[in-house]
Amino acid sequence: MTVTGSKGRRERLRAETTAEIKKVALALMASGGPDAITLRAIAREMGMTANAIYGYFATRDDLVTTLIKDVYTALADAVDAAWEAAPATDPAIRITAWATAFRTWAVVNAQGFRLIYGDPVPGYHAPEGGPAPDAARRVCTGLTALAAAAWPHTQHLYEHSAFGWSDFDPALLDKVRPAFPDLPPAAVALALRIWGHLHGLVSLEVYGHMHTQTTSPEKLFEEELAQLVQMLGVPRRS
Amino acid sequence: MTVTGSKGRRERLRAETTAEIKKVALALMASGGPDAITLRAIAREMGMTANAIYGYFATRDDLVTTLIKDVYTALADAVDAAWEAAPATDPAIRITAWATAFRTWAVVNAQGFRLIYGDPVPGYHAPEGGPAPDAARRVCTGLTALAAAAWPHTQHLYEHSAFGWSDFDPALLDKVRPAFPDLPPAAVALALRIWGHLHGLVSLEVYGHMHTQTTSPEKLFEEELAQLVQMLGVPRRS
DNA sequence: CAATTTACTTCACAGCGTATAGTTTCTTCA
DNA sequence: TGAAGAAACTATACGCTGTGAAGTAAATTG
Repeated sequence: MTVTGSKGRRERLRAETTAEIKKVALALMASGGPDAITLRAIAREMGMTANAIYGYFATRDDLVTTLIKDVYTALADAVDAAWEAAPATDPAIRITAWATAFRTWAVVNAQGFRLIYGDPVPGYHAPEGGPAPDAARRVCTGLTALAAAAWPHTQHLYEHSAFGWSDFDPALLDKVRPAFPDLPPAAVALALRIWGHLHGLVSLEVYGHMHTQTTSPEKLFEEELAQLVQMLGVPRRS
Repeated sequence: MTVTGSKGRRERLRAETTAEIKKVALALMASGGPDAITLRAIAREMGMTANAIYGYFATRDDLVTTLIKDVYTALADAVDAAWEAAPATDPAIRITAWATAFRTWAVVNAQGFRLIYGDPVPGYHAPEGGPAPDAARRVCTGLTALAAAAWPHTQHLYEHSAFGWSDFDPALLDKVRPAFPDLPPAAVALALRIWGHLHGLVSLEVYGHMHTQTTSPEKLFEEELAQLVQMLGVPRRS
């Protein structure tokens, strides 16, 4: 045991270098997009050679995968925090807060959004099960919380839903069902559909496709939220 | 005038080579994704050197831009055709047909969808106004037709809409307003929102994010359509 | 203090887009 | 018909990328 930590000096330096690599990579991404994440550029920035990075990440794709996981986790943290900060007694406000946090994060961290949801980087292929299934499922669980909050008011619309538990990934259900024991499959389907709605508007905006059509994507998103709350039938201003 | 065409042999060969470059590029894309579109690979496939392509396209980005335009036009053709083929008297069927054609095209031409809506290719930057604004606006116009068909049944939901004509791109309005003179701004906003809904679900599916959560994205999309028609309030089975 | 592990550099190779210069082939006009 | 000119294409080269193999210097360990 030392004052600087329990592990030896070597491991501490190693952890610091690893952190710096990621930090520099994210900075490059922020300024030049995911494409700008190159080993040589990172090394240049750090005053090293590109091959030195191989001591910390087995391959460039490994680094990118780690970055995706980190960035995705940051997104999940942001929306979770917004959800928790809103009053649990008012589903409409909570849902609006979650979705607004989602879009705000995406607009502020546009390159991070592209890293997570687009083709991250030339030639990158995600490892089995996606790069950040945990973070993705955290987001989905958050969405299910959203659907769960609205479910008492909206379930009457889905009495003829064709969904069963077998339609969903077991790993997702492992997280979702214990958290919301009374929720039927139709509610999870609703959560995924809401995800689609929000993701679509935001990704069109982030990738610049909305900008060609409308000058106020934010207003569009706000109307979307108003409609969402209305469609879900949750009471407003409770 | 010759039997093979009005332009000289030279121009005909030139057009054929141009077409072959695009064909090979699309084939490479279909098998290896947008990243596989490299001048050297195309040239290899054609038995030429990479530099020969510079006689037909000033730069690789020029080629990619042309491909985006072509592919986007194919998408616009597909959804337009589905719309026209459905009975004009039944908005519900027409809307469903349009959206189904959209998803089907995207799933079948997944790499084309990524080319259009993702970061197409390493380092690619779209020229001013986007690469295929025409095709994009054709799709938006199609969406507006969708909203227009539903408008009589759904306008009561948007009486307090905050949208004005200034919220939209003039080039879009030039196409949309003459075609649907009685439509208010709120209907165009609705069209863009529907675009977002469909685009989100489809792009999550195409990029493999849905697959981590549900085994039946198609069922999800079908429920989305059913809900869309219901939300719009258009009569079913008229 | 010697042996080993770790961190890093150097060199190399293949792939990419693309600029420049040179070559071959076709078209056109006197 | 033959010379001039344009068009199509190749060859070479440069800088960028990821990454493998080999070598070096410093820190850690016995």
